[in-house]
Amino acid sequence: MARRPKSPVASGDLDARKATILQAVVTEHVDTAAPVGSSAVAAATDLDVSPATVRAEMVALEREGYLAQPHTSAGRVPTDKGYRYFVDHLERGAVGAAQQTRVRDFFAHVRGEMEDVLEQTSKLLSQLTSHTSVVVGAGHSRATVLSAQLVNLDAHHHLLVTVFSDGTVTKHSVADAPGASAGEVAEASRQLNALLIGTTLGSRIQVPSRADAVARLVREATSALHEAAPTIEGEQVYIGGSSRVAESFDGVETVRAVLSILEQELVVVSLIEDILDADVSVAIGSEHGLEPLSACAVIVAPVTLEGETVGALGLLGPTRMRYREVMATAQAVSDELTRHFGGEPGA
Amino acid sequence: MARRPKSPVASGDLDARKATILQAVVTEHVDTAAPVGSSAVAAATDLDVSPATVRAEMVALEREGYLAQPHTSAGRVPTDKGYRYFVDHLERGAVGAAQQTRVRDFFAHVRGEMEDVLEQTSKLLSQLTSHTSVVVGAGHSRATVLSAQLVNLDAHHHLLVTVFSDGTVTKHSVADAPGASAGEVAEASRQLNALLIGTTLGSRIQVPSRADAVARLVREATSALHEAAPTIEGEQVYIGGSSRVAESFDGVETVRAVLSILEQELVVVSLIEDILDADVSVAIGSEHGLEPLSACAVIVAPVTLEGETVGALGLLGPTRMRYREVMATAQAVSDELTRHFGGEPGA
DNA sequence: CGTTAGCACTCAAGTCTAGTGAGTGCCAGT
DNA sequence: ACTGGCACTCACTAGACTTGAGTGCTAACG
Repeated sequence: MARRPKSPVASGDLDARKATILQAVVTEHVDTAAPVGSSAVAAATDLDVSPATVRAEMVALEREGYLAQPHTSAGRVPTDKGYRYFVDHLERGAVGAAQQTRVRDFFAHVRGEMEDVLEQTSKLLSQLTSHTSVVVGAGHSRATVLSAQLVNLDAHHHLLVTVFSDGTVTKHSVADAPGASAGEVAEASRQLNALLIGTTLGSRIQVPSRADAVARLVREATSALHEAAPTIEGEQVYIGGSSRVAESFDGVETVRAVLSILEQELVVVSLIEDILDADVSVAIGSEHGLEPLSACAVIVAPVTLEGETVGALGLLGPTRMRYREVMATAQAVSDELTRHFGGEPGA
Repeated sequence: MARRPKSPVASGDLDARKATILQAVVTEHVDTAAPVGSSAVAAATDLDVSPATVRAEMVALEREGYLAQPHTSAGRVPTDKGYRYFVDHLERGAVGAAQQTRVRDFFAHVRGEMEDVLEQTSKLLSQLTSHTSVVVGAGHSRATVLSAQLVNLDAHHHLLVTVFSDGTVTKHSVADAPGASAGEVAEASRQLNALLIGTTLGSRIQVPSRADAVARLVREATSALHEAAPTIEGEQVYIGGSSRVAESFDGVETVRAVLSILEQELVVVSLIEDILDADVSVAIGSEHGLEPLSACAVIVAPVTLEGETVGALGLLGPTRMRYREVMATAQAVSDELTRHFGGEPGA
């Protein structure tokens, strides 16, 4: 369960009635997108109190920062803090039966490599929730080389194909101006394989310093591999349903800003990881430091493989979001994804 | 140069004055985003005629379908047909010096595999033009296998790594429940390599029907490869600057529709290819059949390698677009990209 | 004492009314 | 063929007014 990262004022719990009222405001506002007034709250709850009483409570809730008023004569709207309280005191609901079967179906039929599965999953998530989804696959910084092979493309070009222990495969072009013979390429391939097996991208390799064609190829290939290391080590990101952003926010400028953030993979990855690190499953409004996303809430869930976090999935929508449903969906997909990889890793 | 695909009414050329006026309307409207009136046109051109005369001509242009009036007492706006005429009679301008050096700089410094280059290029394009860009890399249906290798991941999982003549590399998981010995895997790898080299994804392979572990692995691996063939053969798509969509259109619904199209890679690919096939470099409004994109113009340019089209780049913006500049940029990048791959293929 | 009914107050949003001005179409005169 | 003149159209804006949802306050009530 998510923890709230410190709260300046009267952090503790609200009394039961205030809590009920806050909850009603959130629920109602999520439904209607409009400020909600005291009488609506009175009608929606089973408190059996008059709007006037509700009003008094709402004044208190506003004073404490859970609610805000767009203008004097309007109803009230939850603040980020209000949503935070709502989310923290949300009893985890189960996902609907229809969704449940849809998720199971998906994972029963999905085929292909992990990359494909993650991409498909991000599409599934955005379809299920009507929000933009982000799926992050972990980086391979700790993966070791299982196999390295130099393949001849044409007279002057070769390809170093490297397979890592986590199932990733990379390729790197190696240009070879003088042009080595087929035998020399084969020999270089053998040496590379011997040299690289068991190493990680970070480790420094002792390359031959001889001047012959084979040694030259080996040097070229290893340097190509290590030059590209930062890129390879990085996480993969799959974003699904970016068009949902346009539905979620009315201001064109907000839409642009959010889309612009989504284009920056590095930012997205660190956003998701920050939230994950904080052991929080939801970041609301300005809780994550990204100013352009201050109108957004991000829900994350980890994907684990053999107890280790190998990725994460995230859902990005407006703060005015159906937290219960979306969190349940995120949880369900995360569970199934974990099971999917745990049950038949690499398949 | 682009050809106009049939035009119902008086297709031929407009007389010089009408053409000048149409051009002025387009230019002005692209600048101001507002309907342009007769006096603005009179001022903008060097025709030295009164607004009244311009008005008469504009009535004619409207009758012939080149201009439209949002409402009676407003100026005029170009129709798709108007833009089409404008584009068809545009003398190809050169790209500005600043852009030119920026493009050259980019290609001088860009590193990595073709996939990376294409992705970077799509970002470059969207930065240069402030529009959304699409870069399509050709499929590999005709590529032949250069090398196939079975790598052991763990006791029950192997990876078939295949290198194709066009430099693509694919991987496919092979599950192996009984678990073959290291020697058997190595033997299967040898057989696969012999079996697959020189074949294309389409070709049918004669697989061994024996029941031993090696034959079983070979069968599993080849079927995994061929099962995934349709996906592999497909084109890669790289989209850059999708946030620009939010700037280009004011209607939220339009933005959503366009983004939604961009999410469907297959649709995007066939859109670009249709335009390319028609030997047209620009599709305006409803010229391409995609209804949700009727407010868009798409500019395409081919990327060739040794005389063969290996990809394409596209720019997507509102019909109210700076055609001259954007087309010049597309041309420049296309040229440089072609040169880049031609000069040092695969690098 | 908490709760409530009553009431005056506020203010966004909708409706109506001109008034303004950019732009048009037409026509008669050059 | 062009142009100046002119009546006309109509989106847009501003101001005045109304409406109504919702408030905060207070006095009365159980």
